[in-house]
Amino acid sequence: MNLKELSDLLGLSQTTVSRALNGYPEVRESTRQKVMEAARAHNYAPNTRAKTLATGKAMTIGHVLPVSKKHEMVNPIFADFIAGAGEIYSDNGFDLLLSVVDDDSEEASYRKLVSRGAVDGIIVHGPKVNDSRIALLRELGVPFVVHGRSTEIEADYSWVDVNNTRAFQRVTEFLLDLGHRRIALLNGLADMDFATRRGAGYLAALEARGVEVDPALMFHEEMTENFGFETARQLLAQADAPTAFVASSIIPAIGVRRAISDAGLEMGKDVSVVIHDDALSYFSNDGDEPAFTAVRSSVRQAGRHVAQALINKIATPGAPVHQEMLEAVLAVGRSTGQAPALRQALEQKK
Amino acid sequence: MNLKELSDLLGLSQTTVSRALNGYPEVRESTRQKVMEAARAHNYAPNTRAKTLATGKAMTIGHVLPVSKKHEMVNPIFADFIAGAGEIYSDNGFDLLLSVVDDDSEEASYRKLVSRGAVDGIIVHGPKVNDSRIALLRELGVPFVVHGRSTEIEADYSWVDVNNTRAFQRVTEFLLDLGHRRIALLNGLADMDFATRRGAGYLAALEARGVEVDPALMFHEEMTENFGFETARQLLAQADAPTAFVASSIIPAIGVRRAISDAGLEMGKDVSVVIHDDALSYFSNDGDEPAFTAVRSSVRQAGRHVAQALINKIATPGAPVHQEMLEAVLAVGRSTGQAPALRQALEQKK
DNA sequence: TGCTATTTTCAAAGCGCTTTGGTAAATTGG
DNA sequence: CCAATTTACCAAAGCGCTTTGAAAATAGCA
Repeated sequence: MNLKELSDLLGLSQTTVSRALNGYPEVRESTRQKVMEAARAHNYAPNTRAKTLATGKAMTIGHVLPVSKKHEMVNPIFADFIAGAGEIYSDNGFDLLLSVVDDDSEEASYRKLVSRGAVDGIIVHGPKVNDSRIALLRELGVPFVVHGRSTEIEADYSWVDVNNTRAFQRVTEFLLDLGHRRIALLNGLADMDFATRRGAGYLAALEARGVEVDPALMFHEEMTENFGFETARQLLAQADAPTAFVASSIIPAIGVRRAISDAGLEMGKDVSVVIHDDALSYFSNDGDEPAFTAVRSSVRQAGRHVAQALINKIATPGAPVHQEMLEAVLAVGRSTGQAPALRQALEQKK
Repeated sequence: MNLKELSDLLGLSQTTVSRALNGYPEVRESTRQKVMEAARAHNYAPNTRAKTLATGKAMTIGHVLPVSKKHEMVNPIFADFIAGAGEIYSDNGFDLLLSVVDDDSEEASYRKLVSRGAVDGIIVHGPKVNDSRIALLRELGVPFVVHGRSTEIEADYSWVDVNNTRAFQRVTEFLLDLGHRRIALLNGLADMDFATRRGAGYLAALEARGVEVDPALMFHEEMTENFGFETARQLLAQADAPTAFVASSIIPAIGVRRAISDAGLEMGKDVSVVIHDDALSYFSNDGDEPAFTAVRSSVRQAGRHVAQALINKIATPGAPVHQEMLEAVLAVGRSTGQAPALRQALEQKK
């Protein structure tokens, strides 16, 4: 069923039917009713491609999911983020175009998305420290919002980010307060912007307390369970093993927990672990007593915010950039406790 | 830059330029070269919406991601599946339209996707035992492929599924061979088709060996880490605790592992665990000695197969249905061992 | 060279919608 | 009651592309 058929059926012109359906005022209320009813009865919905051609708006947001064919990693936070963003799109009549590209052709992919007129706006995932995509999208003149930031990029652009530096400074301070001095950091890949900021927060906390930084305790890797496991396993076997771990995601932390119990130790007593918790739905870490002490910031919520910001930007092109900082909440769970040395000292004192 | 501008620039008609770009034979090779070059130089790409309107093909595949606003669950296998499917789409010039919908308006969402002409085909995720979407899509006359099957649906339709029954029968037999008799099953939600089949495999193995089935050992839940943890924690505290667990995904199995070590037990010795491993990228469970004994079937690979099947279906509408069964590979890891009783008996004998 | 066959190019129609620039009918006001 | 508005509707153009049917240019052959 298309417009012509529907309007023939009603004995009206296409103009009138179109206006009735799109809520224009120059149509009698009684005819609008008739039109609406007929549309519903015949399951009519305007052809998206024709509509967007006519209006010049794609009503579509592009997401590019870079996937390396080599290590085949696809970030698990992506699904939750998309779920959040998708809610907003649905509410606003936007479609979500997902482009899965080999990670070395990502730039070409953005270019094509825009020149094809396939999208009205783009969301940038996982910005690097110095991310070339920002300049690219700016050059292409397409509205975009970054989930995260890119440290070395001076230009004003829209972003929604969590305060990674502050979050990691807080959890590190939390561990220091518990008497921990040797604290390992299991961070994301070194070129990722969020990882840099988290590393900076960690360092800031140590330096503020005058605790010596041991580069041998800082790791940058893809945040897999196995990374957490292997790293912790090796560290715990050393004579000067760390007494605490800071993990950039719950996934490596699960690996750390495995290494701890494999070593015959107890998490929260012998070894403490704090994490950044993206609140992934299948790994809920909340409630009265979360398994992990964490700075929590829902990635799904971030998805909602980013999507809304982009839609606003598309609606009012002249508006100033949207820059929004989300604060992570520190929630204490069962994975942390006093450093063994401190505990011993206190017990002796009794 | 659009077709008209490009052809004016070249002093050619739109027809010729269009044909040159689309590889039609009725254009001189030298002009084709010129056209191609100009297109590249000016970063021209045909407007998707205009092109698809003219051709009548959307060149887009629809995925519907149902997300309950209540429990906010978004299946982590989705990202890996999409990554696999997306590769195929990219290679074939298809776009991927992702529709995030509240789970009670899923049917309306499919309807609209089709009547809007937004997609050429649809992929069905997570089929239920008796899934109404199959009849719906059939009625709508849109090509579709199901990832999984729907037991109670008689009609012929295209699907790609893993042999869940066989996989779970095998792992259960594997545990039985090791002497386990009380084996807990941590399955997905009861209305999910895959969960039913896995349950059937588990039961078939027990019955074939004449082992009594204890309904108190069978669980149907959303497959979260916490489900695995809580269930195992409670079971292990009982007098007649199971000596082995079969988990429908690595995620609850991680919870089971946590409960085991919290109980002061050792996985692979005191308690055995086998899983269905979807080979999620951030939870690699392979190598010489995987953490978990598993029946493995890459969901990303499944995504590729489903996508390819759908594209073929779209290309040749008359073709017979595509029904493809993927076999899961049993790989023995460190999470399984002889049942304690059997081990004791053997040791005594020495 | 002249005529047909073939290759190469083009103008125009059409995909299904929105929107502009009307006109006829209904309503208002003096 | 008739001119001036306002209301309710419509025909046609246009969005950027593909594709049909025809024309122009070139090649082939006697």
